[in-house]
Amino acid sequence: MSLEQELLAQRHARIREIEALGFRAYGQRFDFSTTIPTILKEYTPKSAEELASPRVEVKICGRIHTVRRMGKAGFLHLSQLGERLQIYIKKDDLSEKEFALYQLLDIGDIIGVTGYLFRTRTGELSVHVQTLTFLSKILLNMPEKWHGLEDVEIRYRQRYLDLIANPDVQETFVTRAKIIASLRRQLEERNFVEVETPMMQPLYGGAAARPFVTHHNTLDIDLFLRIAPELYLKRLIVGGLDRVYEINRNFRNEGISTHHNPEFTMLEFYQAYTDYKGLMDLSGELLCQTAIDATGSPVVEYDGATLDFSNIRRLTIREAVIDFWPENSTRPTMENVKDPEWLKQNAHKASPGECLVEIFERVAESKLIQPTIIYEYPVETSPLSKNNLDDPAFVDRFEIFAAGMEIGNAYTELNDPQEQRRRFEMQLGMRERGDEEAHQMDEDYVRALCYGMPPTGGEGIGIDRLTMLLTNSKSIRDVILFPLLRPEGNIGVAADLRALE
RNA sequence: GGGCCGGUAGCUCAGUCGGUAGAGCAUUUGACUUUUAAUCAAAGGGUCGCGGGUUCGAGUCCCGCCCGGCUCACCA
Repeated sequence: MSLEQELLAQRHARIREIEALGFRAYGQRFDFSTTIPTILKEYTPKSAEELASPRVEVKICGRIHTVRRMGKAGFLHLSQLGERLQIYIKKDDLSEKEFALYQLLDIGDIIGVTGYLFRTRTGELSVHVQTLTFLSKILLNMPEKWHGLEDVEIRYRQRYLDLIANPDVQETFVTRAKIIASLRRQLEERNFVEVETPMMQPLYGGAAARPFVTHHNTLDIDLFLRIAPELYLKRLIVGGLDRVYEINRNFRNEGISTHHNPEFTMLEFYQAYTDYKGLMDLSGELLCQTAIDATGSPVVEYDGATLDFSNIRRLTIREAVIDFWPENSTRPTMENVKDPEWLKQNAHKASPGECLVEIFERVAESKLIQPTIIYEYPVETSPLSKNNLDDPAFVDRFEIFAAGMEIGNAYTELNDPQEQRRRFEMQLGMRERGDEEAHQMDEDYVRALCYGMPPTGGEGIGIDRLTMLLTNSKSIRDVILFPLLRPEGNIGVAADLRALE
């Protein structure tokens, strides 16, 4: 029998002992009077004397994190919502059954206590326990109390254990929730309507990516998990929902990295009667306020850099290429970066526009640490954006970068159905030449445009990446509760439990 | 997919030149009524990721595979 099985058997047997004392191993409702974080916040500043009179009575619950037993007394740390509070148990102050229960407690058990606040000789805020009850039994072993759980594979696979053992993790996901709530609130304040559009789509579009395929049995059709909600959201703009947004998952059948998870969360919003310049201003306001709501400040530390979301720089893609050109070679001029010949000499793509983007990604992207808006993209890589009035080879589009990552993408939406048809056909051509990520023709979308779409600005913001920036997380897996991993195979716990019955 | 790194007790980690598998925490037993990485005394606990190979002998060397991390490519 392995150690884990022995321990399981031992603790399973303890269930009977707990029940013999008149408690339930898997208890019922517990009406606590306050939470551990609230107590810590409210009473940490109070002195021992202030706590002594009048006494502060509390009824709390939580998971046992540490136990220090000293014969007829003991100290335990309970954890709740990522924070820890010490409780003090003394034989004289409990019933016989409660003290017997205390002696059976394992690290990881969930209990409820009543008692009063005091400070120990060493000054730690603690609860002097007067009654004790049992709420839930742990059967497996907790991770090490000092180092916590560090094995990243276990942290991602068993996120519940990560959340129990590493308090910072709870904080990260609470911040993620604040980010989403902040964006929702800000958009609502600006009269945007939240909508939900199909995730299972017969035609996929709105981005350059390979999709996941699934199948509907009754209709007997293949469907694609959406790579973007864009084309549906713009149909709604045609329909007169002038300001819409959606926060939900996109699915792209591509590689996994510290910046990519196959399913990821995007905010997309569309605003009629504005353009990409209007969205630049809006983006700045949204990001700045979100940083404040999530972290308390528009200025955040990320991986050794200081990012200031209250002051977003704006550069054209050409300016960025010139600006970030490597020090050790001849810096190009504006004439160079406009010259198709020069572009082809410095990249390997078919068209000058694609070359420019390739060069930009090579020389500038990873250096865009400060939040920066890059604008004026070539038409070839932007099949849904409106042409620039002065230069039809370019479109009115920008992307937002920070910490070397793209976190947003926006443009003035193409609303001319004739031009949209030509763009789709251009994409079909790329597709025939082997580009699996090129768009398909979406004729219903073209038909929608034929009814007239108002001039519109649209934008997507990657929520996972934004969360990385605002929680100082180096990997996207640290801001996704259950990132995609290969299945782990047989776990064996069911068999172990069966053996105990 | 390529390159590099890792997988040893439940957790965090050692393991020398190829020669009996180690520590701390956790667990069990005992002592201890303000401790705090509690302390003290004792005990139990291993599919060294999996499968081959070399060898008298493999955690250690070689080959293949599995899982993970970083990185490059691709992408947001």
